Amino acid sequence: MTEKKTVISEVECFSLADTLECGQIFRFVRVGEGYSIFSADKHCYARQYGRTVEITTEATDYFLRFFALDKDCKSDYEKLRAYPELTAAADASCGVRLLRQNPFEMIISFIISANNNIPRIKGIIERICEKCGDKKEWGYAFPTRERLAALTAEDFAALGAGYRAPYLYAAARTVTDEFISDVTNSDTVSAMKKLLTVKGVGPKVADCIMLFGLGRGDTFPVDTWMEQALATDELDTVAKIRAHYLARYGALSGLAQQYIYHYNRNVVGKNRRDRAR
DNA sequence: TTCCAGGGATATA
DNA sequence: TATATCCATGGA
Repeated sequence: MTEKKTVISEVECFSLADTLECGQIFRFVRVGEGYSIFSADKHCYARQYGRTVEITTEATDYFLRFFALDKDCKSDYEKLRAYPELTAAADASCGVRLLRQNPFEMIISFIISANNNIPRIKGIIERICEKCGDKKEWGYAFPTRERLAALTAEDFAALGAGYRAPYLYAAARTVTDEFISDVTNSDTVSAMKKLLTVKGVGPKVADCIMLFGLGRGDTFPVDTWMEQALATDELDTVAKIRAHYLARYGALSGLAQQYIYHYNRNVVGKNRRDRAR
């Protein structure tokens, strides 16, 4: 296999930077004018100049699907933009796309993400890859389930996982290919129930896994940022917020969530922080 | 019901 | 600059 550079021009509704900086992926680093991106046992280098995207990889088809560059996202954006409360967020976030990531990697990564911050999550995942992922020319692959199952709970703790170590140990045993295909083939409500049987997976983590790993648009992860942005007198719990917006945005809930998250964290939040300086 | 468990980032004093 | 709080989950 050799690397190949693919150039996509006149791309609409795609911002590489915004898509990567939305909390849906942990394994990417800024390199030069672009990003080095890792997914499962694959890697690409991607750059964007205006509406032109360059992807250099041995796995072109994988990454076109990964970035959802194999489909037109404009109509989803336009549908969400039509909600008055989403117009500003959608216009600030139309380049954000839902990534199609590897389900096993998402389950492990989002167990680590629980009650954690992004820099630390990245560090733990990186150390796990170095510990038992395949060594490649470009770095380390995400470990297979079998490789992860060779680690002890103490190993995970030594890699910085903290109290999530026993959950990772258990997940490496319970999240088999069969489990994943069962979840993949279930409707969203049953998939959620099945994911919640994995130790360390609660409602928020399950939503993230389904949205970023299983392509389920009919999910609406509510973390503390979302709660702060959306809580009202009526919507005063995470569960109420989630139910309300799922009912409102339906199959586009997940994309709406990404728009709101991006807008509040990277646009509104940034302005607020800048003003405080 | 409430508290605690890594530890890095962020907010506050 | 020092200190407190946050984070999402499961178990005591």
